[in-house]
Amino acid sequence: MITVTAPQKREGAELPNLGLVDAVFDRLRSRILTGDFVDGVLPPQGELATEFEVSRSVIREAMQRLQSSRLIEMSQGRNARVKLAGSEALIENLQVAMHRSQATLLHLAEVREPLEAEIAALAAERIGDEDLLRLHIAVRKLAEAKAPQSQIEADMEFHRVLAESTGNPIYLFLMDALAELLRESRRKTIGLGGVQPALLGHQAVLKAVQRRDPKAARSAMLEHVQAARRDLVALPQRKGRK
Amino acid sequence: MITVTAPQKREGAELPNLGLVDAVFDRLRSRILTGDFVDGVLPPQGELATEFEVSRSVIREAMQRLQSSRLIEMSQGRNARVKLAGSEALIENLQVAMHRSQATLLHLAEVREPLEAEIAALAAERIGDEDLLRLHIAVRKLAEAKAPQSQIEADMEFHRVLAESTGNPIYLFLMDALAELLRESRRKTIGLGGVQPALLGHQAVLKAVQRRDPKAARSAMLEHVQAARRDLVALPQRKGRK
DNA sequence: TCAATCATCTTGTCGTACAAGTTGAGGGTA
DNA sequence: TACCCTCAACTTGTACGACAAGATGATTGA
Repeated sequence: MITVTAPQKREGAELPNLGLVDAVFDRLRSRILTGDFVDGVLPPQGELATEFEVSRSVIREAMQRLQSSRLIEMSQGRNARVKLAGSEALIENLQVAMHRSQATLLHLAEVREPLEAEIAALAAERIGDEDLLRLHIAVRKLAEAKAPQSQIEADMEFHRVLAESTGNPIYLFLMDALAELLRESRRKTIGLGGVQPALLGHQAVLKAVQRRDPKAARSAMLEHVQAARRDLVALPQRKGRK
Repeated sequence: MITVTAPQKREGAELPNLGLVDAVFDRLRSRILTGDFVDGVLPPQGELATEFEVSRSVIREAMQRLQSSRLIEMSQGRNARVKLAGSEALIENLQVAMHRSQATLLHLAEVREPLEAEIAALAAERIGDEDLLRLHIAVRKLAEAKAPQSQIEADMEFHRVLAESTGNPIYLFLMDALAELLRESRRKTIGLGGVQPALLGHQAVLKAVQRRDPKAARSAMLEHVQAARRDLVALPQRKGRK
């Protein structure tokens, strides 16, 4: 027997157009962000349904949205878990936005230039000893890497450490997102001219950062990323000529 | 009578750990992005359920994720519609990221500087007559606006037109996202020093852009946004002194 | 002690039922 | 005719119950 399906009335309901799913989504999200949920494990859907006095359907739909926002991870049989990763959602959004606005790798490379240049300058001012060491290691990795895959990884790590050492988390966040999209670009340019130009660029930047010389770091980095963009421009033509 | 709930087998299923929801989500998303769905109206959930041979629950959960990705809009009674807006999802992600990484408005203002400076320089090189006119109008709007709200709008519009006139959609996208988060910052700085400093800054940038002088545009803009950051830094102290 | 087995918990999907919002077609009135 | 009202049909929102499928820990057998 089904009762009356009635209990729709929310006591204070001044905004009746917000659905139950939205409400549950908000409450769960705030709990996640404030770090409730010991060990990052969410209660079973059934329990949450009881607690929030809604059906499991509503809980599930809210959780799908949380998963879509990359806040939790769901898989059959196990409880949902809080996910700590960061920039994947941004990457996806950037991809969608690029698709919609017909943006290209060239547009991306163009945006990258002022950001990387500023990051290099800030890093030269602010980098600590530990990050400086990591930067050295990243450069050596690039020098010693053989496989294109590991070359790309070393390349990305260099730029990531640099972004991190600005102390500004937003730079790190943005560059993480852009880096993922630029992976394809790196593949092409490294495939084109080999790893040598990139290595020289990194070494120049490293030297300037080590000297704590923001201006030199900025111009070295600018040169480096502009070279990458030039290679990207040159590429299609080579393809055309075969 | 309920049959056997059986029809679980997917013919080619080599990746059984991907749920039905994910599959439906992907298929719907690609249809949305390729611009199916005449007039941007999705078919009823029931139809989609029949077409994809899944239950309406699965369709609903996938649609919740699409909504969470800001690709569609759902409301009771009406069919779901494709949503064309862009950067809201990015804004939300940035907010979450800022929350998680303890980033502040100051970090945001810092990131803004190289971006706005480069945008101004690019705009000076590339802006067309129409956008130049819009830029003039935005400046006049700021001069004539009385209410803080409309001042903020005019301020934001100026920066937006500039980003648009670079011709690089990624700049526009990023600045849209940052602008929303900076709204709070603008409120504070305009409340502090009035609209006059911002107006002078905009006029200086406009003049340089009109002269097609990238270097001057860059430095005028840099000055402008650095001033905003300085005001932001000064603010908490004033509050303390009362 | 260790490994196989199994009871149990949890999520994934289904199907149905009904409430609540939307929309367009008639129908009544001026 | 023009306009507003009502209402039926459609669609989404929520609830509930059933069962399949994956995960996990306890029990059992060697």
